Amino acid sequence: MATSLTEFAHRGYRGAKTEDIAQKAVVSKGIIFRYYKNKAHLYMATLKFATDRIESVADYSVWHDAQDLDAMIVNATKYKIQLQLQYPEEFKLLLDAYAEASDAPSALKHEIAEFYNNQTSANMANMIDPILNRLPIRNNVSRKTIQGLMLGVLDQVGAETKTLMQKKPDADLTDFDDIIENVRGYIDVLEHGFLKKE
Amino acid sequence: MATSLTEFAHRGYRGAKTEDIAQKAVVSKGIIFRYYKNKAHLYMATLKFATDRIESVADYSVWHDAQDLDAMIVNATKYKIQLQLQYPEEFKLLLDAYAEASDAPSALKHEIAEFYNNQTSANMANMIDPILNRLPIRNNVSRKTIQGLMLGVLDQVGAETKTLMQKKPDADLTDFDDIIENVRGYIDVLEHGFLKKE
Amino acid sequence: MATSLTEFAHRGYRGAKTEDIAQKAVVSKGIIFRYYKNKAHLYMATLKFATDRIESVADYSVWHDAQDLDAMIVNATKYKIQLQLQYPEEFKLLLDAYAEASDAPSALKHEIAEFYNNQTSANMANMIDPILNRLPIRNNVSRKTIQGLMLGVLDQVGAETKTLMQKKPDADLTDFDDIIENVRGYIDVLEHGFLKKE
Amino acid sequence: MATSLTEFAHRGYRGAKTEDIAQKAVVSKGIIFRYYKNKAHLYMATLKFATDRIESVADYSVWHDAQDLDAMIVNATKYKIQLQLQYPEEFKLLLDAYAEASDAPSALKHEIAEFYNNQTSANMANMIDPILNRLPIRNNVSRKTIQGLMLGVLDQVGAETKTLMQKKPDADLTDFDDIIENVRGYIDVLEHGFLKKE
DNA sequence: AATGAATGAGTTTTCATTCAT
DNA sequence: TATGAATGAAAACTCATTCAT
Repeated sequence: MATSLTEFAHRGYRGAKTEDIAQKAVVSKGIIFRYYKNKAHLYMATLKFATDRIESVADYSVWHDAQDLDAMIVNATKYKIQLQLQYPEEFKLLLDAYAEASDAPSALKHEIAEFYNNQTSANMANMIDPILNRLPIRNNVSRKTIQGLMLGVLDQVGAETKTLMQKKPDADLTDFDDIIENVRGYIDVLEHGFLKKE
Repeated sequence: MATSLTEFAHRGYRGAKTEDIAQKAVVSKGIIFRYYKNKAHLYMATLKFATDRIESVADYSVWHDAQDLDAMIVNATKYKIQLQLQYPEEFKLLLDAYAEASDAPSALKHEIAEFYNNQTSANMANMIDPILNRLPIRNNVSRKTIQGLMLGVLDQVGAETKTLMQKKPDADLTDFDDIIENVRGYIDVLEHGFLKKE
Repeated sequence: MATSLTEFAHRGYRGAKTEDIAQKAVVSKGIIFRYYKNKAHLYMATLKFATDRIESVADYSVWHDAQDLDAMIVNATKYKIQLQLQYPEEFKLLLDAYAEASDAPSALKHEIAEFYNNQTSANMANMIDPILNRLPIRNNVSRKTIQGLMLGVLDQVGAETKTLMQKKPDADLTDFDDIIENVRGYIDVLEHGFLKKE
Repeated sequence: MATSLTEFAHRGYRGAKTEDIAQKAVVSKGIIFRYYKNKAHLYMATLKFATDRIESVADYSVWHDAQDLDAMIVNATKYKIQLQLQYPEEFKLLLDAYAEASDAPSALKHEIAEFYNNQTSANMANMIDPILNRLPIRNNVSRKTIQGLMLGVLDQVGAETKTLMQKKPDADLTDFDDIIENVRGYIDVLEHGFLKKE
């Protein structure tokens, strides 16, 4: 599974060769087909393996426990970066899966969709609503707007992370301090933007 | 080229078959190899075709001519959506190319990078700086922060667009009115966030 | 290898089809490419197979053990004919290889050259010198001249052999008695020509 | 024709591409097929072109005019070397043709056979018989033996010539003086071998 | 008559999948 | 259960030959 993940993530479904996967995993090709029936099944199993892995370590308490927006976003950003650093292949596989697995069975599609949803509006709502409830929101500013902006911030952090990782492939968490600082700036502006002035 | 673009965009490099491309383009396989030497060259030529096409119609005046942030972002958003609607295959191809063309010659990589750059920080700075110069920015808010937030807004719009297009593949501009409305909300919050209160 | 040898020998590099080789060898095309990477490698392997085969059976004692020129040349001729009858495809392949393998790697060229050298001046010198040392050579006759004439005799025998084999493809050793008789005549004349008269 | 000759001689029937022949001859592919119907016909025409060229310049008087064996063979050798230097491609094409044109029409085969015959026993007999008639031949030495030995000498000269040309591709006639000297040695030995001692 | 773009049958090559051991 | 040699359908690629211009 680990080898399969690496190969599919780096080369895509068609680019990954069963021969290579077997060789790098130090097993025979035959055994792969005994356990996974065919390449498509192997791919799906790998997809599931990746989502399970991320799901098993994902710790949403970083969201729930935060007392204010700044803390929440900073923690969440740190956490997401850490996750992406720790599981870059899982992320890449799942990000590509949507496009590649257009003819995958619906069970798989569900799993993939799940992964995506964790980064979308609905999920964001759950996370930040409790905090927003405690804050005085300026008139004319909808929850949806704030959620969109927060997602935008996360997208932007994702982009900045990607850029940094391309420049410095073996980065560790401290290399991301600048990005965390940027996030603080974003949140500060957002709060000024949607909170009532007293 | 048009057929090649469609096939590569929909099926990826390996999924696209030269036979199919030839057949759909109503030409013979042979002539493809006469002009493009091999599949890899055909892919690169298609990439160039896509970037050229987008570059040839891209009209950056929507950015320069705007008098305020709201107008600029709204126009730019409309324009980008329109472009993406008009050239969905070009966008898809180029978005995937980054991952697929890991062993492409550097000349091609340059082209792809170019396409990506048009959606990054450096470009954003050029666009919005003239407008920011005319506005009273709150202390403690850096240009970089504002640029990052703007990019976040664009990313978010991109995501919302993608989602909408998946739900409604044959959408037209009017279907995107809600998204435009969202953008207005985002900008309003941002401006409240980084402008000095009088 | 055996089938490959036959096909390449009869049809040349380009005329031999991998499909045919596979079919006649009662194996699949695929397995050929697994073992030999591509057609060029298969050809080289076949070349090596042919040289090895001939080298492995070549018994140069027929040269060394002879006590006089007549015995040596007659034995050698018989032996060479026998070899060529036994390995006609190997001979044909290697004879053609020199022309075909103009872009072969130098390792291969070495092998081919080796095969050719066994039929040249340097080799001939080694073989007949011990015998010539025991004979009274007429003044004005150089070793080189005698070697050249011996090679000429061998060339001529080769030509006569080829002609006979074309007329009678399934000839056996006894069919070559006339040629052996010719050789005796040649040697007789040569000896009269270069030995001192007592 | 000249280009065709060069290409076929260097690459063989299958290795020569009509595209290349056309390009190097600075004509269109189309015109080749108009004049020669197909590749096989082009090949045959080229073969005929080569034999005609050699036949048109071949001057057999060098054989007939000689008064003694030494003069004859030396002249003939010089002449043959000159011919081979002047028409290396024609020689190569015709030498290969025998193997390649196994399915050529019989008319062609006749032409090729003709070329070969000029270098065989029957032809040799015509050439040297008049001279031998004037010489006292030792008992027990047959005409056939002498012819065979003379052919052997010519073969050997051919081999020496080939070797020299490979070492020194742009050799001229004077570079072959050593070979001519060798020939003198060969003939001297042969004459001593088959003439009656007085 | 001359051109060279276009064709497609024919070859080489790849790779998921099977199966004897 | 595990192996990896063997298979052959499917893809890439070549090139003699045709044909519109």
